[in-house]
Amino acid sequence: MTAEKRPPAGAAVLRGEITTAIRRALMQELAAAGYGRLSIEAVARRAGVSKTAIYRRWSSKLDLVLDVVSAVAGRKLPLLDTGTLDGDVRLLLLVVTGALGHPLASQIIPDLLAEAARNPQIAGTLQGALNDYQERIGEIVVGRAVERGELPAGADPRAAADLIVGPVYWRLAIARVPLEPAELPRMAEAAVAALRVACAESDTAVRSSQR
Amino acid sequence: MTAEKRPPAGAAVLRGEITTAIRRALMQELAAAGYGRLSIEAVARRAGVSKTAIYRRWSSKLDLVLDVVSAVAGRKLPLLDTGTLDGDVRLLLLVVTGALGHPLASQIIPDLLAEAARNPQIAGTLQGALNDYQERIGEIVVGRAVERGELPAGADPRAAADLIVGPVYWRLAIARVPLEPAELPRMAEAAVAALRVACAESDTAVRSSQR
DNA sequence: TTACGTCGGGACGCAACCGTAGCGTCCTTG
DNA sequence: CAAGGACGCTACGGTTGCGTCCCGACGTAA
Repeated sequence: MTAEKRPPAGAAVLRGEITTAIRRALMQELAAAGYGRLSIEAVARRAGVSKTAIYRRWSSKLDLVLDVVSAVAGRKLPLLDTGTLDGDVRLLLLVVTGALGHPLASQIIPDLLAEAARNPQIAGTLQGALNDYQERIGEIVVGRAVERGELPAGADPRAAADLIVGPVYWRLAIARVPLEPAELPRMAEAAVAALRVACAESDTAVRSSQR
Repeated sequence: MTAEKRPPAGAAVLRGEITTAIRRALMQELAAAGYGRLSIEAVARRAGVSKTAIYRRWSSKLDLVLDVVSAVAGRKLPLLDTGTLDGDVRLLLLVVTGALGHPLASQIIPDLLAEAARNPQIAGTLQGALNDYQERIGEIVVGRAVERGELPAGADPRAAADLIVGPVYWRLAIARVPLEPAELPRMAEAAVAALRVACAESDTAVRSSQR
């Protein structure tokens, strides 16, 4: 596994290519072994890099994972305004489907979410991003729809993420049945219908204004 | 953790209480550490039992987990007939909520599902149970509704599990926001609305008869 | 040009765990 | 009442991973 031709040695500066290789190897290793079994040595092996090179950049396994994961999870999703609730939902589903479509992502995300339930550090990073994500969906998608009159005022934004993302996540990350693009419009319409009912009901039902 | 009063020694027969203690300890350990980090020694410690006692019953870690998990996962859910689609869905949500409400379950299930994606043995056991589960939901809940005329004939049973279970699973196992019983009827109605739309659309949409 | 600091390689001590084995104890079974 | 076997305990050799350290080689920045 060690290079046969003399590997180019380093200089007095961290080499970006090596950092990149480590990041990439971490993702692959995370998918293949999971966080529980993740080992720095395996990451180094896969990246074709010495263990020392990793410890020069990050102080521990958790440090490495948190850094890389937060970089990925921190990316805000755009949530363009398509002009209609149905269009917004459809676009959102497309983005989520695309993200969960990557084999690495559909492996890593459930794994880390499970780990987050027992590791406060990961929970802080991941659930934080998840909350942002859900709030954005709620406020923006539902908010716009209310402005347009497509949903009744006082609609509960909390339910939006559950009803929109839940089915797709279950399908792709849990049941692991592929989702064909042709099915997206149907799922979007189903989600919109669910949203309408959930929001209409929110007058009579218990108002849970706790975020 | 070992008993203080002289622990009763064994006889020429496996003692059921010890088997039970191991099973219980396994679940707790699975929740606390995850499958990846699971160690037989930790299970033995937690059960207050010698490692030997475990190896006398199961040949390896995987063997132990598969046995215990399949015993739990193999239980069919009853799916009583309440007479209406809405009632059926509400009951189903109640069962699912109850199951995911247990802290152990909400920890273990996502963990094992993530592990199943990389371990064929676990996948076989768990995804098998999951498929049964989804087929039962689809065939029974949707089937009855079609007979009653609550859903159009030719409704796609495949989508049922996604639309009904997806949101609850997301809410409880991913976002980990508690679900109050008062919210159940709303979620049920939302799911029913989604089902209606999804099924009504199934004429024009691509028919995916591949389960 | 020269010092700095990263590079890979290799080795370190420490810890945890695997699965097996031998022991004396003691209960259940026949 | 005798024998068989499960029990806890202790220990084993082997594997894997951690995080650290030293080394000679080498390229970049002052």
